[in-house]
Amino acid sequence: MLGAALASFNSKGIEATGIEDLKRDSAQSVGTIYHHFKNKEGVVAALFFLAFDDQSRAMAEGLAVELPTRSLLRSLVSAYLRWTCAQPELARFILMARDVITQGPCAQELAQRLERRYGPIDARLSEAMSEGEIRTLPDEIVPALVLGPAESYCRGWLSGYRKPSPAMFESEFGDAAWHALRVQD
Amino acid sequence: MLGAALASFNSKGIEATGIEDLKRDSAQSVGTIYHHFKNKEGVVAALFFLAFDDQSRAMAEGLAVELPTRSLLRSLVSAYLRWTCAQPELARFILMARDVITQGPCAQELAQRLERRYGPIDARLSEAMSEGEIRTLPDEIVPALVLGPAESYCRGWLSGYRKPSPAMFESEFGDAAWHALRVQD
Amino acid sequence: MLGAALASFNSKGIEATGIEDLKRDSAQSVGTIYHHFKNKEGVVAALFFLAFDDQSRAMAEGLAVELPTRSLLRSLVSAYLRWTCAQPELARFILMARDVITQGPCAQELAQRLERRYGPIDARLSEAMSEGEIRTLPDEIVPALVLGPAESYCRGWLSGYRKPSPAMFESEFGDAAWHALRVQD
Amino acid sequence: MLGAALASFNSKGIEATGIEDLKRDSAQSVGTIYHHFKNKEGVVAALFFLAFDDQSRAMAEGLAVELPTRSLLRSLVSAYLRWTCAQPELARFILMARDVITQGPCAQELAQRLERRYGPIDARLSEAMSEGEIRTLPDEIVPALVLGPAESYCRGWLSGYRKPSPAMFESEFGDAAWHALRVQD
DNA sequence: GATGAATGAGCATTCATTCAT
DNA sequence: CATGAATGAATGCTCATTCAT
Repeated sequence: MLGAALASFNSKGIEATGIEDLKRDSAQSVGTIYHHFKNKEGVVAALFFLAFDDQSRAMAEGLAVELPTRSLLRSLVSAYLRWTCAQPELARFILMARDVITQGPCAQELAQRLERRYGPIDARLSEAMSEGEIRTLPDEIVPALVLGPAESYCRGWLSGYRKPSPAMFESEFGDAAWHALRVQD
Repeated sequence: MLGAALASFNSKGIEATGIEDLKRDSAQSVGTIYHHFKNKEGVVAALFFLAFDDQSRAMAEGLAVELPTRSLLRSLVSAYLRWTCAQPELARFILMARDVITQGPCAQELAQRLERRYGPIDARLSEAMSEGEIRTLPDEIVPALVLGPAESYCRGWLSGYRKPSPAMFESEFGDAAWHALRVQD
Repeated sequence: MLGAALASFNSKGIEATGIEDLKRDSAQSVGTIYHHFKNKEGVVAALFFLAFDDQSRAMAEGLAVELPTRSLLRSLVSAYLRWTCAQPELARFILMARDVITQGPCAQELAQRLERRYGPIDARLSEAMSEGEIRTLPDEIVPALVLGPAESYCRGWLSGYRKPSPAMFESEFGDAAWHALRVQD
Repeated sequence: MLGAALASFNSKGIEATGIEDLKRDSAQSVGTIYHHFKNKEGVVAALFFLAFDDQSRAMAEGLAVELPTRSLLRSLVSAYLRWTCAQPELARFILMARDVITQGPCAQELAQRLERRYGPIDARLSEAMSEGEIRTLPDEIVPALVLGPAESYCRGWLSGYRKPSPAMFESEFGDAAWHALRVQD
């Protein structure tokens, strides 16, 4: 069911996708959709958290806080890029739906899961910062420095504006994250 | 008129804003709106290009290709951050409307204006790259490396998720752009 | 338009009458109905106050506070019975819709019009009471004593349960009102 | 179960109360409700006749045809007023549901029970009429003359429009019934 | 007997757009 | 040029009822 919804949402947009579309594509009756998801918004939320959790799992995999900082950053960025390439539909949907979720009734749920995903990494980087391994920077901007470029490129790729696969630039975006944080000479 | 539309679009979303809202907020008759803009989409497009052009102007201001590369990058990033702080409503709208424009009939128009904005800068950086002043990197990812972090942070700020003003980190995001491109030791 | 709505509401019930019915019977488009009445509830309210005002007008006609009390009561009851016979559809609708109106957003509107209709009569009867012309009775129950029997019979007639026209009992119900209030020996 | 249904029907209206509400409030499964009552209408009917029969029992209690006419009338009216005060929820529901029942498949059932309730009283009053103890009046209007005022006041009280308890006016409404029928000088 | 997931016709309402004045 | 009443297809959603377990 959610697979069919994903296709519709991505191709026509969330607002432009009607219950009629979801019904047709999933071969379920309207009543059943409402029975399980309560709402069109409920379908969006279920799909969003499915995608989000899959992304979280992919980013957590093989990411050990014991790694040297540079490796940690490269792994993180690589995981983000690879998952985006592996699940472009889910990635596209996350980008589309984030605002809707943020302004809807599941905003807190998302906040919790973001914390669970990024909390340990943020802590690890804070530590590295206080040990002088990386530059002293405001906590608020670290995530943007680390994933901003990869995110920005993926956005372009997912929208069709950029052709080369994000996975081709694992090294470049990984290094960018490192150079943005490392103590420069 | 467009000012009123901007407020509505930003607070309720583009799809959720009806002609009725535009009519009420702008104190114009439905007929007049259609007379001037042809469409609801026409209102969106007019507002988008207004915002886009203002952003372009701000980013072009004081940006000379003769500047040394580092200064150029810092100026560019600063201009982006400052304009975002100066025109948060327009910035928010650009983020909201970009997809709509990209998929609508004005997609080419936008492509042209993007080229006009970034063409000279891209050329300048290409040159610096071939002269060995900055690293050799695929052209496609350079914009993401330069503006990605700033963009990412601004997105968070505009959505209310980040509190500190982007303008506070001009130096940090400017340096990040430079460190991402410079030849490292 | 309201005439067609009246027929539908009365024959199928207010809840059971759909916009579709109103549209068909009035040969207006859905949009036009909503343009003029805002709501299905708006149609009900418009029709209710039309009926209510017509009833008020009929009951006010020829009712002078200068009349002797007995004549006043007989006139009042007669007017009520005659109007019910003259406008059975409106009368039926008032009975159906009163609850809906009372619990809806026009409740105050109705309260005002009730006051305007019955205020002078209540005052006149209060005066008669203090002058000893009629019995001393709590103000709250006077309306029920005066119009209760007529109302009760009309209800039965309008629902089809009673056959003889209410107008046949003008004298009986008028006298009942008088005997309920007059000082008994 | 019916208690829970009563609360829902009274507070939200019969049409506006869904099976879902009944299920929630009675902690029964949808299937069970349908098993016991066949229908939503079945629930309404069961509740209506429960209420109606309770009202009948209360009105029959202590009402002997041997009583002098005036006492009979006063007893009848008092019983009606007292029961309304004792069971306001049931009283409210009877008022709401009567139309639905009258137009539904249990209409005959109701007609029978009305006959059983009022038949003996009507006969007794007919007799008194033919004996010249009370005025000669058409049979059709007698019930309205006897219970109309009490009914009218109770309607106002149950809807919240009148505050003082109907039981406070037993004497007044009882006398009104008597004065409406008695032979006047 | 009890359950509750499944059904899908039906509903009130919205909304971008048109066009006669 | 300006107006706003008119349009009607489309939408999200509800709900009484069924039926396989």
